[in-house]
Amino acid sequence: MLFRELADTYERLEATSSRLEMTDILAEAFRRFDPSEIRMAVYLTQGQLYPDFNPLKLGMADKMILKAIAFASGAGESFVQDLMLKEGDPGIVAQKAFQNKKQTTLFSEPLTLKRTYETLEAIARSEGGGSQDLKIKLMSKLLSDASSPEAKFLSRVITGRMRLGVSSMTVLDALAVAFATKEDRDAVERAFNVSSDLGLVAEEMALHGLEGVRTIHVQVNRPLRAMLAERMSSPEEILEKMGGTCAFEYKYDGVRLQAHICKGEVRLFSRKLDELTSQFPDVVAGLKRTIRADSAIVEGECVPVDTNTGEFLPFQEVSHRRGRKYGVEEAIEDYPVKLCLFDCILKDGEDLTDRPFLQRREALMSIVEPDDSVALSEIRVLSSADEAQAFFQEAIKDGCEGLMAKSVAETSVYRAGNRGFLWIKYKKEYRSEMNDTVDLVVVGAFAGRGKRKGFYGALLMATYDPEADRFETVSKLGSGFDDANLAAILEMLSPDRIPEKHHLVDSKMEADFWFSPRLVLEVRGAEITLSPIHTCSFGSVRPDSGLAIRFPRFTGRFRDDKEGREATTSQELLAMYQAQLKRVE
DNA sequence: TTTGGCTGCCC
DNA sequence: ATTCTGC
DNA sequence: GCAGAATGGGCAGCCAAA
Repeated sequence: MLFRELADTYERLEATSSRLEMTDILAEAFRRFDPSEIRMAVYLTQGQLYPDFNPLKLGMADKMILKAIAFASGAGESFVQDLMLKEGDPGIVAQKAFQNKKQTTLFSEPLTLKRTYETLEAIARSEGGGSQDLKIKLMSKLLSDASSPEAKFLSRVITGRMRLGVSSMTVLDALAVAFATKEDRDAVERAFNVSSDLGLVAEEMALHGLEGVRTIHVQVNRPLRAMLAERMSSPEEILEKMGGTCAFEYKYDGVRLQAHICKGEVRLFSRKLDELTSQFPDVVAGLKRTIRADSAIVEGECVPVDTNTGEFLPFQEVSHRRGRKYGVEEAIEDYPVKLCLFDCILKDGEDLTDRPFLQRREALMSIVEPDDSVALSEIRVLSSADEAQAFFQEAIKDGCEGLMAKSVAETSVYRAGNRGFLWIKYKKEYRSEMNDTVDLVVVGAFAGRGKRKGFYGALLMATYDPEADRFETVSKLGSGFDDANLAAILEMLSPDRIPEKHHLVDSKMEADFWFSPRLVLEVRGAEITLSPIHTCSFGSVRPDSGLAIRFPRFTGRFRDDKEGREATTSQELLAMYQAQLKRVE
């Protein structure tokens, strides 16, 4: 099969915004494709090469694809970079760069899907000295042999942003339509949630239809897609949604872990299904001590703790553990963690995903003998908003983000991979009265990409230090803008544009555009963190660290009443940091 | 040998 | 992570 | 309300450049 066929399908998908139409386009394509090639096609459609749990990664993204485009098209690197700023999409950049190319590649062999995919695999496999050069060469060869639409989508696969309006849920719709019926969609989705491998599901559907997919079951050492939650900002609202009663549970601020236990062996997986076993040997040992089952899949939050006081520490602490390959033993000492278990997905070989939540909780309690390092999450079944609010306050006092609310209805199954209102998170920062906003000055901006093309994708925000008369960066800001905001901000900032960084601005970050510090926006965040890159109150808490805002977003409020020097001061931000319960010392 | 850009993945 | 938008 | 696509801070590792 030619890659061209897939690219043409992508063109048609891109041209519509109707999901029904996308489903039809995809279903028609899936029926047409040879079953032996559908797997590759499905991964590429997700902007991936493999399912999430495969540790092999492309190791090539935004910057490298631009180099490959420059190399293959003969355009200069700076030309390609400028084009990227303007177009906001590496696919369009590839197309435009090749328009100007002198010699055409009319005589090249058409790209087959197989060759395309195998070249991408070669890019993923290449490592060590000279590997970046090799990746660029391999990609550039593909681009040289590609037609314009092929080049576009090849470039987008590299960045993992296909921008088709199609993702896994639409692929599942299409698989059901193509190889079974719409009514069978749930079975298809379940196979995906349980196997975490859309390519496998597609291949099974193409080869054996629903029968194939029915052979896919929950299995130890095969991570399943994590169940996710919606958000709400009051216990009243939550209780109403949950039908009057639900379980409230501490929401710990750590790393989510899915632990697979079989005959004394333990493997750990992250929310995105990366294997974390080697990074948390202490947790592995803890589970071996505390779990009493031949086989089990349990889930919990891995939270940084102070081993002397038992108190929870900031998220940043456990970040030092994640992804670590070297110095793991030292890191266990320096950044100890506690695993707070909250669910049981499989027990002694039995799949519990279809059981109501409280049954799973009982199963969990029946196999865990908690100790200092492996605990059960704090949980209460409540029907009163007042009691829920009191429990919420306890959670905050104990250093948690807030509460999770979990349905206890008969229908409260473990819905892998699905958002939905079986689980709802209720965080401190959702309550405006418990979460201060800050007024920050725009000092710079970054070119928008994708649907933000032609606008600023994000702004560079600063506090004011009146002692030094300096503006110090504290955060980028790219969330909370609606379409009207984006257009308005573009206009509002145009008189402030300056060619270089303003002389009163302290920034280690290089923005695409710079402004005189004048426009003030109201910003909400979850908390203040220590930052290696932002300059706000730099050195005040720790040498070589400034302050930054975690989860920053625009509240929608323009502070037209303020000028630049009336922004929140760096000293005020420092005071807010020091007033926080959890601080890195 | 050190530094810094880039990537991927936690939240 | 949060947020917005078209369906 | 779902699904998708914009966007954040910050960490470790890899590789190339200094």
